[in-house]
Amino acid sequence: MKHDLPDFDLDGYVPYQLAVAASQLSKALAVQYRGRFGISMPEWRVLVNVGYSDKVSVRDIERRVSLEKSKVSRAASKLEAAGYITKTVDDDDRRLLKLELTVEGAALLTEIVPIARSFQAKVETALAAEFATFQSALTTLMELDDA
Amino acid sequence: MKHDLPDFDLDGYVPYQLAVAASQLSKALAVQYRGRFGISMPEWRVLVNVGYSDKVSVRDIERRVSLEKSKVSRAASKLEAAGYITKTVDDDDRRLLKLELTVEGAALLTEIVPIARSFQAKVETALAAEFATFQSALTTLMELDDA
DNA sequence: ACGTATTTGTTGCAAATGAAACGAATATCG
DNA sequence: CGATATTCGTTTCATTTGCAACAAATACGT
Repeated sequence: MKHDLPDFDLDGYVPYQLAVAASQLSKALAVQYRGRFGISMPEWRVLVNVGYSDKVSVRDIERRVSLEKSKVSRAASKLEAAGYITKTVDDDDRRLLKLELTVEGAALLTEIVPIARSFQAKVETALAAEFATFQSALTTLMELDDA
Repeated sequence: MKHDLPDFDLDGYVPYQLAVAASQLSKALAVQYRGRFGISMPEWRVLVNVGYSDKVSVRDIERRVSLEKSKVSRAASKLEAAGYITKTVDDDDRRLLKLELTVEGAALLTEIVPIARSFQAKVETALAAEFATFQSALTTLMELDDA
């Protein structure tokens, strides 16, 4: 039976395009991070945040990287177990955890960051003139919170 | 202890930006789809594919929507159980499944598609002149397969 | 100050996920 | 034709995920 449906262009549908693009990039990088350094994507995100922010709590990361707090918590625990970061109770507010890089964590970041940077450079080269507009559009989309 | 790390701009890092934007849009839409129609994102994707392609097998959808075949299989089973699609063995190649809309499935799509279209319209309006470049950039990124 | 409300991080649990194993069907090659 | 390889879809299993419940700490209101 043939059905009579409203027109719809799935290939041009932005939520779908975004999902595919994001999952492809993320998967490709996850393979590298896991294979060469044994860390997962959430761990990588947390590690970067700890490395490049001054005082970081689980909540700070949750907000900044839009990662569920349980995910942040578990990633942080694994990173701590692996010796890459330390967790200390914040003396000013003892609900907060201070996450800090260990020497090993800093060494790991120093190894990984160049990979991320070179990937970013590849993206910029591929997009060339479109790059700035692309980023601006992404920013616009993220502020489009209501569906 | 202060560590000496290479420069890195997390906020401008494309894989991260994409992941956040995609998950935000997808989450907002998932709430609607689930709340109003009781279907999940993978189910919605499969449903659209079945509705807007001629002859669809699990494999076709897997390739077209870049959804794991186990995900497609499970989504299809749920859609079948809910009465939205039928699964029939393809007579030409009996390994293949023919997925087809039922009348109820067509009715559901007819309800949902306008929502998707209006969201797409909202995106186009928000991006305005940037829209074409944005889509072109996304396409470029998806072809950037190696990391 | 005291009782209540809120915030923070962890954890328990059910559901979702991805990878691999599998049976059935077809394709390929000798 | 026969044997092996490949493809397709499902299912199994271990892991990951997200949500809600929770304890501990702090903020708030009266």
